[in-house]
Amino acid sequence: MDNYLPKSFYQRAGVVQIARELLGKQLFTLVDGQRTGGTIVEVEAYCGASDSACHAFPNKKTARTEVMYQPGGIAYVYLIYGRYNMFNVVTNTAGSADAVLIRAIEPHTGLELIKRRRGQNMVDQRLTGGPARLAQALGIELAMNAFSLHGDSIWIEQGMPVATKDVAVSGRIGVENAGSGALLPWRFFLSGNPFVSRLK
DNA sequence: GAGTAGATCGGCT
DNA sequence: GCCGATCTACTCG
Repeated sequence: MDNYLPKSFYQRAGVVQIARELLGKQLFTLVDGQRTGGTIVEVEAYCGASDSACHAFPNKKTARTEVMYQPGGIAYVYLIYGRYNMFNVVTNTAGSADAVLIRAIEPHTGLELIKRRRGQNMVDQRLTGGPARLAQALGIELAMNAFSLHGDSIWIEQGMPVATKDVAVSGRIGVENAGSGALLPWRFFLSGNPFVSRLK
């Protein structure tokens, strides 16, 4: 894949800016020889150093969060509520626990398989809108934790440019009890895109 | 359509 | 033991 986003894209400071730039990029997985993918339309930034909503705050290192401290350009996958997988992109250099949660894609590759994985025939918001649905749609498993985004299982390619006027900003979802960080405007999504989990 | 309870288990206190 | 970066199903209207 020559269209991989380069390591230099991920290994920068400024996870909030990177999150915004991930909108419009193409996320793919290859599982059992089957390729599925779509355009990233909704993301959230998390920063271990300064963000009380982040698993790794305040730069807390545990077996789970250790992945976030590795150099950017790898996957951070974890289980939530005992049943759902979340997919994040690790950013920044070694020692900084920054990551971007991918919350929704607009699917365009391997639609039949995506629909089968989700047990749904309609191609709408409920197919790939929301982090747990997206992970299920692309076959993202806990075993993919710490996988390189420059390998052949899961990767991100360059996409179409996104106009500033099409990017909407809000507080993040599901972190209302996370202290002061709960109000940070670190969620970005494509305004009006039908696959975004919540158009607010 | 809106609102809410329940599922279900690894990580951390 | 408690609780979570969620989703689904089921209720009520």
